[in-house]
Amino acid sequence: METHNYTYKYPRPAVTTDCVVFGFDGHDLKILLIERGLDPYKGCWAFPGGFLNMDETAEQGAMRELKEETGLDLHNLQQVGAFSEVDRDPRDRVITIAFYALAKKADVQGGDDAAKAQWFAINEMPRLAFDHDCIFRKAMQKLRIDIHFEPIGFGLLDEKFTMPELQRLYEAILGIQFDRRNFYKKMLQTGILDKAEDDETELATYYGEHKEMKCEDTETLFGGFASEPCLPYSTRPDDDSRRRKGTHFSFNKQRYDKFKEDNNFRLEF
Amino acid sequence: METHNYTYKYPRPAVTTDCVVFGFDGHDLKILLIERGLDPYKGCWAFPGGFLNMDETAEQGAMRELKEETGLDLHNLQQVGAFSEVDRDPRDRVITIAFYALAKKADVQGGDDAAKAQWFAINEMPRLAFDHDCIFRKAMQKLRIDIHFEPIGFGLLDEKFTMPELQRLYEAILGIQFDRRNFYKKMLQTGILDKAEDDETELATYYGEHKEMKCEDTETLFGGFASEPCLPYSTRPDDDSRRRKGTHFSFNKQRYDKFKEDNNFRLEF
DNA sequence: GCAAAAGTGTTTCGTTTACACCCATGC
DNA sequence: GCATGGGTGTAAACGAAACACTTTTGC
Repeated sequence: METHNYTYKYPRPAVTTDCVVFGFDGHDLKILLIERGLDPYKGCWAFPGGFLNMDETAEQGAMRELKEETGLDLHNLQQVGAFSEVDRDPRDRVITIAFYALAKKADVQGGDDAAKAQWFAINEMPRLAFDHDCIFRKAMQKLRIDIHFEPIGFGLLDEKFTMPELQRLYEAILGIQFDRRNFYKKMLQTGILDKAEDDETELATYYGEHKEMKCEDTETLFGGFASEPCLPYSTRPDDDSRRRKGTHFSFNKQRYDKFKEDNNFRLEF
Repeated sequence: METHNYTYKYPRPAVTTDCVVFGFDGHDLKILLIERGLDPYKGCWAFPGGFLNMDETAEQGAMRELKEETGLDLHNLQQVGAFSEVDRDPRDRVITIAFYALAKKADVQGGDDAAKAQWFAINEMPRLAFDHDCIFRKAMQKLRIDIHFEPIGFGLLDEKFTMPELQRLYEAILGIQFDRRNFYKKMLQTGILDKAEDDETELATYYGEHKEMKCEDTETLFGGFASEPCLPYSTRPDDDSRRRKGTHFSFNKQRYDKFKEDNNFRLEF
């Protein structure tokens, strides 16, 4: 490693990025944390992140660090904000720019350092390093606001999902309960969801041209997802990543954009 | 000036702050800009801001620079976000953390450098330096979202204001028109506004115990505000900073907090 | 077969929207 | 006195909330 020194007329803070990765296991909203092997805060958990390079934007830096530390290749990071408390890092003056990202279940793959990365339900979080609890609260807050304006829910689900899954996700994010029937109506009447007919999924070809088999084979069908990895979600080992009954839907980006335009970019779920 | 050098093992970006100050003259939403005297972007206009000191948070830095450059002593800055495009400053790698602030009319005072500061209506803005147009758009966007959740309108008005004033402000910020009667109802039924009865204002004492003089002397009454400075707002010289007829209201923070709590921190105007 | 969850439609209620009149002010 | 703008009430329309029943799934 080079040992060049860089000299400036005035002191400069170090600049890092951090990334709050949200995931959803069908029941709880989760975040991805990395256990710190070194002091300070050794043994505490922290968001993936690191120092910003001079040739990348903060967003690019956050993406790079995320990839390096967890193997996740996520785009569409949303900026949470800059955190600049003078003593937030005991070693040095460090300013961090935090983002959040949405991981689909299928996106989770073991990266090089992934052994140290682990998902935690947001109400079962361990002690966090630095001011990461503060970053988390801000990220959560922003997620809750953004979900009213952006199709965030769909970023956290697989390509095809059921309405109850979507509802549970909204409830987990917003911390409130919806009436099942009203939620259906509201979602469907936006027109941004496509009913996943058999003929639409390439998976259906595994099973030929069955009509009216809607719910009978969903379990098998979903089990057929070759791309679905074994998730390192900590709790609830295996029960509901398999059990997925009911009608499947998918998110229609085109219709969504139109809907958004019609509503003056205000999506209020 | 010191010529000490500061040396680091890895290169570090410079970190600045910028502050988008919003103001309202009764008709238009305005922002405060400073003309750049030096290259780059000499002659362009920019938001007040500057380099961050090592012993201050970004918010403190933005407040300090704002005070230094415009004389404005504003608190409650809201972070807009960090801007980190690699080439946003042609001289050096500079990351800026942007905020917005709300100036009451009465807050505007000529500071040392204030001669160079000028208010512009947001649809009559000059060419901006750096990526400040980008910062402006983000700030505007955030203001539009925040006004649904925070009592922003009242931060931009004087202590006492009329309903039409408040409505014009909301319309200027959101860029839409409201029905006057519906706006009244909606605002009043939140309960966060106090009707400014004569006996509530110390100014009323100037006029003794007149009852039922509601609208007759408001002009004089308002003219009696010793603290109202001569505003450097560029357009519309003098007509409506004086003409303020109609019932006056004031913002009741206590009731607002209660209202907010009752509505789960969701204010939807 | 039975319990639990998924899927659908209707009624009620409250909020938002649209709209009309009177009063006060200022020329 | 006439034009402009401020202050209030009411009816229609829309969207949200409450709610019950049937079907499907999994043991």
